[in-house]
Amino acid sequence: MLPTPFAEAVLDVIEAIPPGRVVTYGDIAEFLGTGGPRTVGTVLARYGSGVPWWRVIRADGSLLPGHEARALAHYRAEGTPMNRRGDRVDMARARWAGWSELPPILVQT
DNA sequence: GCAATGACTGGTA
DNA sequence: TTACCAGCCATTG
Repeated sequence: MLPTPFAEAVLDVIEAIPPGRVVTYGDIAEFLGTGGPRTVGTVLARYGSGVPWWRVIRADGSLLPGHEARALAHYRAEGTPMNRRGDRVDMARARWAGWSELPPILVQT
């Protein structure tokens, strides 16, 4: 089962995400210039097994439904910034947009 | 070719 | 803070 061109593009972007950083479904769709968040999510559901899927989360920082514990373990190992409760990613600091440019994300505690 | 589906998003209550 | 609603689009049946 070969991935569709769109799926292949999505997977390529995800594999480029550096450790300790995350992106949203919407960001990927915006970068590809086609499809939408729902479409990206569908691709991840079918082909995400081979990529760091835990670095792709929802716009509000929520972890993947049904895989929260597993994603949390990766975040802890990569040093991904989390909120105080530890159930969501700190989007203000962890969000990555390296494909466009590297915005000065000031890491302030 | 048409209709349904989904690891979403932003706005409103 | 959480809950619900309508729009979104490639993929699948």
